Amino acid sequence: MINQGADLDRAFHALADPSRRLIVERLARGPASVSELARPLTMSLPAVMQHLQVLEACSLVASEKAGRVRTCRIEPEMLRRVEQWVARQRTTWERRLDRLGDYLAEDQQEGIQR
Amino acid sequence: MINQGADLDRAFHALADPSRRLIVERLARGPASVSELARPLTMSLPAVMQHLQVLEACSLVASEKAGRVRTCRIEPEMLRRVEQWVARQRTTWERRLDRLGDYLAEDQQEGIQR
DNA sequence: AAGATAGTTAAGCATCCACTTGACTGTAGT
DNA sequence: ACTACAGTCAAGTGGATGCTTAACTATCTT
Repeated sequence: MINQGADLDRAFHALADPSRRLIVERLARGPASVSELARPLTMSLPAVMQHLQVLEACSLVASEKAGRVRTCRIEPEMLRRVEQWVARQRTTWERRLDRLGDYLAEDQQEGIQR
Repeated sequence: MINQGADLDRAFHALADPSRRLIVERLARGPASVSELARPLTMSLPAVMQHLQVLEACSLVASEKAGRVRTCRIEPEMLRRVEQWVARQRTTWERRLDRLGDYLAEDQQEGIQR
């Protein structure tokens, strides 16, 4: 529990790369092989492999090899954790704004009543 | 519209750093000065400044200077965009799983009917 | 068995990142 | 005026990142 942030470090970092996000977007539509993932990317196969390793290292993606083809798929749990962290900050902020709004409205009421 | 991904690149990269996430978590609870943000971080003030510049460059944070103190606050729009991208991938994946479940259930039905 | 396909490993390289220290600027309190 | 405070600018450094090419392995196809 102490270092649970390190997972988020890696996940956010993994998603900071447009090629890796493209891979995730593709995998969200269903499993795919390495070369299928590589096709839309303008880089060498080893480079794609390295991106996949980054995505696997932070559990955003999983893969198994059957014969000579490795099939990759989304691992939704980490996606959920990333989403939750972001949502938490946003809602914390928005709830605070609401309270502030209430306070100001109250204040205005008092002003009127005087 | 063409390069809207570059914003996400920067936002995800910004959030990949634990110190920067700590800053965002703090700001979600309300505006704060630079030194207030620096207090829990074990690094020099210029380092904190650089983190803030990263957060401002991708519009996750905004700030104004009044007198000698710069007050920083969350800029929720980019947080929303990050959240939406992640949510989109997750839901795309989950809807696909649902369809797959339906298909399998249907298949089982046919099997029974035969 | 020979060749094509799919992926993997290793090494090297340019660039970027997070941080530091030191010098400096503008504002506030006394 | 003068000292402290809050923040800023600039330059440098060590280590990580994203890519490349070349060589290699394992599996399918004919």
